[in-house]
Amino acid sequence: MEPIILEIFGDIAFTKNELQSISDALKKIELKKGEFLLTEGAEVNSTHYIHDGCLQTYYIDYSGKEHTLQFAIKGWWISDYIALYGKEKSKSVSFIECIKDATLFKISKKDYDNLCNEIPKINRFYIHKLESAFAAFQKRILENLTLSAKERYINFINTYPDIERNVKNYHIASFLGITTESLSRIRKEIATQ
Amino acid sequence: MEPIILEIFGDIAFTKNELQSISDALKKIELKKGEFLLTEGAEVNSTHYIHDGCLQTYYIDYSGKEHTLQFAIKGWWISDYIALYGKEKSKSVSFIECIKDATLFKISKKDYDNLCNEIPKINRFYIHKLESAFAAFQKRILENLTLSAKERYINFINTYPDIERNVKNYHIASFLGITTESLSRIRKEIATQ
DNA sequence: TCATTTTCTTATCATACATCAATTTTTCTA
DNA sequence: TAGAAAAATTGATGTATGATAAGAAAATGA
Repeated sequence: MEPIILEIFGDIAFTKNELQSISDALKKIELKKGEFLLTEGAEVNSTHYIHDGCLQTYYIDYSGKEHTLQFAIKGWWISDYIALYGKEKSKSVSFIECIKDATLFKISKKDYDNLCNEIPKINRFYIHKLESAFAAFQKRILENLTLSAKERYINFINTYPDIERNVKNYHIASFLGITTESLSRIRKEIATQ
Repeated sequence: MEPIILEIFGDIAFTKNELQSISDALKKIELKKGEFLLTEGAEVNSTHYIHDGCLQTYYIDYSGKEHTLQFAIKGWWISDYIALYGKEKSKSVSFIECIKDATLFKISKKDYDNLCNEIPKINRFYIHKLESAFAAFQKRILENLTLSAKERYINFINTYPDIERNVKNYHIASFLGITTESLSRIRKEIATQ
């Protein structure tokens, strides 16, 4: 278990006891492509570290369209954060689907909170992760406000080349907030210039 | 100073020593409408609690258009979080302008970190704030992906009636990602139905 | 309170992106 | 590796919102 813990928490030096507590809190999950980590309406009380594979958090609107909030690959964390951290607690508004066979490590919010209280190194790690994620999502809002679909696409493939390799174009379209047809036209435009 | 500290930290019970540490970290700032708390390119190393008034974080794009990331009124915190928490640290990408005479309390990130390390109650408070803010901004991304301009406007005035009272319609338009003319049409449509 | 500035509205026209409907290309699987 | 399914592309057309320009209404401040 130790190498995984070091991978998850960025090579923090832990004591034997700390390693044990962390190990107790983590649960390994294996998912096949097409399986769900979470479905709409389910209770949300945990977050998940991706060791391998690719997952997608998406919302389905009244007309059946998918809207992607997040992709996650090796090194990322995934959950329904609107439910996990929001006011109307605990019921998921989204689906989290495995889109490439994956191995993850699940930790409940409660266990994570306890680890933060017991182990200051974990507390700092968690705050740092939260802060970075917050900045990244603020940036995304700003980009959605300021950039055209074409600019957002170019931005996406430059910023997340590893994700591009793992997802379909229609996934990217739903992340960018455009249709798959529009993305196709944008791609053609980029290719022929 | 004590009543302000209780206001800022949601009535947490602090010891005399704790109150002193917190008090030392907070700096009162008064701003008149039109003054800036932050301008693009400035160093960012603090966040600010709004005791009174209203402020706006916005980005100006290449064509001179304003794009609003955040409003803040009494009880909210404001900063350039992309700079404060992001990877390309410390230089502001945004402006923070006072749009209604305001009183705020500034705390540096460093002092806040120290308070978190010294006072577990503050640490928990900070994490909780971060988590809630993260959820709120995720929700905003989802709404931008799924809702029409009209729906986003209705949503905004229902969710933030206190902010609506403090800002101009062109501010709201720049928050929603539409032009002031479009917002005007939407308002007319809503009024005549 | 009046004059000036700021904000909001209205109209016309332009455009980015959506929708619908095929068709082609790629990927999967038996 | 053939056949089926999934994904991507293309074309024609529609629509929400943008751009520009002008005027009306509201807010400000001397």
